[in-house]
Amino acid sequence: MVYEKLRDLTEEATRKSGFEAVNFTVEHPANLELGDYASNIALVLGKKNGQNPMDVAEKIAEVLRQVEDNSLSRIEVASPGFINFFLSKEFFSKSLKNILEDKQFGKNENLKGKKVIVEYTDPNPFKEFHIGHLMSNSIGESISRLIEWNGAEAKRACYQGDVGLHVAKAVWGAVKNKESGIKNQEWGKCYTEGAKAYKENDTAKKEIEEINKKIYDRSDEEINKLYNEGRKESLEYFETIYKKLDTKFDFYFFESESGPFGKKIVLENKGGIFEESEGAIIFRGEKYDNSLHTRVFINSDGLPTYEAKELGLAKIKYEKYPYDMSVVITGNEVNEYFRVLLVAMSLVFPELAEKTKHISHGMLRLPSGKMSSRTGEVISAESLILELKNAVKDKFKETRRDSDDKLAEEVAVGALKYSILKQAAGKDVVFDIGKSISLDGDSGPYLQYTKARINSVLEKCRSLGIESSANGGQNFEIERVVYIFPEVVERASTEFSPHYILNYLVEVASRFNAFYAQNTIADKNDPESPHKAAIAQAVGQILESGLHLLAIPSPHNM
RNA sequence: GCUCCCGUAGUUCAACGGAUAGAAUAGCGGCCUUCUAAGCUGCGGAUCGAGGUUCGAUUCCUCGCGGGAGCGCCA
Repeated sequence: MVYEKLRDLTEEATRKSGFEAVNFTVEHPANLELGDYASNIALVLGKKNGQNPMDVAEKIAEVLRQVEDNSLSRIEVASPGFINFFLSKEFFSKSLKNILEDKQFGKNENLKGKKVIVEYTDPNPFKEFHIGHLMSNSIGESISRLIEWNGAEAKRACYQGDVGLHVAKAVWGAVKNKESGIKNQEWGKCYTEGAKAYKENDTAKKEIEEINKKIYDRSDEEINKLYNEGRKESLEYFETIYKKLDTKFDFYFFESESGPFGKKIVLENKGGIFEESEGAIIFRGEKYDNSLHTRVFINSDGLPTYEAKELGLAKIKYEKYPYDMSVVITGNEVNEYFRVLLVAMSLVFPELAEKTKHISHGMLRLPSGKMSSRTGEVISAESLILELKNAVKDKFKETRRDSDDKLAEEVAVGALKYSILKQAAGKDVVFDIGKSISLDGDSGPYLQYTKARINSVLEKCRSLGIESSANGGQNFEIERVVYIFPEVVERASTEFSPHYILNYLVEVASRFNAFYAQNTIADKNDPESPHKAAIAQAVGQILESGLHLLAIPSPHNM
């Protein structure tokens, strides 16, 4: 990439000017008027040697100006000591050509040969697939795709709690319903009833704990039957949502599997890493780090907790797929458990702990009042998507466009994912349906719309017989942004941050829309028309690739 | 009380120790006989407070204040 070349040139010029080697950066200035790239090397050197950075910059820039390279048009020095590089028309033409020739422009091979497993979504059978799972899914799917675009093989994994107290609560609710003659009760509702009873009623609490044990040892025929039905039903339902979200998992892991295995591992390490206390088996996090807590790994009933299961899971994953990196995406409410877990894991399976990367996300909140839906109950992913879809349909009617169900859903999913991915993961997302589909500004539909517009203009070019050509007589501002895409892909992947892609796409789209407003692209009498068509094509390609990396649908027209 | 995360325009978000802190929304204008006006374009408004490190701090450190999550048998 260009910036690598600029780094090398700067380094060499610095040496030739008689300065020592230091750490420095070559980055895009915040404002493109200042240059396409800027280096802070003179600031670093000036500080180190007590010299005026402007003088240092001038000296280095003087040497750089001697370099014959047709990528560069000019080099400037600016206060307080930046060296600014301006790229040439030749460079922009060449990169435009590159983009048109490479349908996967932006992809790199930094992680070539690496195996990465990404775990996300993790809904629990018997419980609702709620909007929190949407967050995990959107982020996880995008991170998986980013990793693939960095050359690695990414396997998607979904880990599901098919045993545990929450299941017992749901099964308890189902048993009660059956006893009172209610049929076909939804599992989500059974769970809600069970959870309520568990909190409020001591008898129910004991019954649920009893059921929990029975689920683990599968000792009760009646319970087994209910359990099997519920599990199957939930899992099939989840698949219908994955389809809408364009996710396909390679592996499914279950707590019924990681539980016993995790328990075994903990017991094997009892006495050393884990110790017995009050009938449970615990890990004393404080022993290793003051900010950690003691965590229970096996409870006093002999059942493995989240932590033990997770420990077992790391190993199970590795046996199934010997990974170089394991990315685990969860809500940030488990952050501290995960920290403790990683310390415990570093003692039991040091090589796995080292390969594990935990990414957490905040909650998806709805602005109060608007759609906070029946008193505090969780909102299901399905109902949110449906609501969005209806809002999109209304919007289509308003603007008198044709729409079908599929298109409305693509726009709805795009709006939703955009809202989730637009900010750095970790913080809560405030999701406003109206804003997300308003399209007055940055939104999923804005990107989709821009892409659809490009599709349309390119069709017009084709019908007029205008062929894209990267050779043009002039330069357009938009060209100073399109070549950057690979850098963004690289950064987003190494930092596990899809929002870099999203922010970049908005910038490209907005610049393109300005370009589109100022220029007629398809014009037989304009000698620049092929060049403009090439720009539209390149931007279209970047939007297409970028939307793919975000797993946002890209409708052909809208 | 302890631990972790967070505090940026009215609101929702950006800013990899650097240049004039960017967008979008919301408000008021302008632009469709011409490729999709769900677009473009013009005009205000912000770094929670106090110190410190640095040539340079929204960013790093300390202390306040405010918000969120968690604090031994749920996940």
